[in-house]
Amino acid sequence: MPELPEVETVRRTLLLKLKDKKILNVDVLYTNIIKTDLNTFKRNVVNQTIKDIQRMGKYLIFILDQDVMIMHLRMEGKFFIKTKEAIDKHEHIIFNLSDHLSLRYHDVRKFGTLHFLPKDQYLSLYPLNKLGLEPKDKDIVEFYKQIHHTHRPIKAVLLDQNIISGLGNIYVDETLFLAKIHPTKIASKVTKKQAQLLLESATKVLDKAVELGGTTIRSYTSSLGVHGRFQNELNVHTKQGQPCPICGKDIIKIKVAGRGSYVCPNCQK
DNA sequence: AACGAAACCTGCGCGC
DNA sequence: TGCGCGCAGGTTTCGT
Repeated sequence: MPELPEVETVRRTLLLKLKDKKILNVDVLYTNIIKTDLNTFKRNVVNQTIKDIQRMGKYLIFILDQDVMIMHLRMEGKFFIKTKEAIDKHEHIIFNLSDHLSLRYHDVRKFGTLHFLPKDQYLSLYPLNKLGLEPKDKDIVEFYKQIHHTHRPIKAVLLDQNIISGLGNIYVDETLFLAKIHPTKIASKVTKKQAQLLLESATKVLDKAVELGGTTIRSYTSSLGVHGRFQNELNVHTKQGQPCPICGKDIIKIKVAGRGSYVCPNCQK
């Protein structure tokens, strides 16, 4: 499901419904999602209140009284807020909250992660301590310095969350299309001017997607807060065989950095 | 040091 | 209908 715009949409929706709710108890039905000591987590999360929900890159950060709960949704993680409905087979963590609310973490592929860390230290601990800045905050001089000596394809670099955070497979393809750069272009060949254009394009794409509530493709189950409309704005992603909106030549699909990648071979060099 | 491939999981659509 | 394969909005770990 989630790249930055989808996670931001989830954050906003959850915050509206969960602010100041207290966690009365928690049931962990699939323990591998919890990356902190399980008993520590279960013992300490109870009786804390959700003060705020923040986001860094693709991470959701639940700010509690003493601790924070950092969640990554990976490919298919979703949240649902229910009351006392039966537990679905893909619901792995159940938070029973005040006001009879039941917050369900739902994840078909079980790739998601939860880190439970002290509030005064989490920024300097894994997994947030090495996270890159988002494109809108990234300094062009530092960005160029980081990429101009590397031999990886530019797409792999843009997907590297330690360099810049927030982009995933959809928005990288759209960013590269806007910047007219081919995903296989070796990062060291990207000029300083093109690097600047990449940051600007990424910012533009992400901002627009946040405004439209993210992108919904092949995700038919309505997940809380994610009924995005950015799929109507996609220029290349999922568009193989269709005409490029700029030049009219067919969009092709290739594999780059192990990911399905959509490109206009005429516009992107 | 720096890559790409495999691994982590499950479900879906496709071709036979 | 059933089976095997490839693919999926992500990241870490394992080889070379």
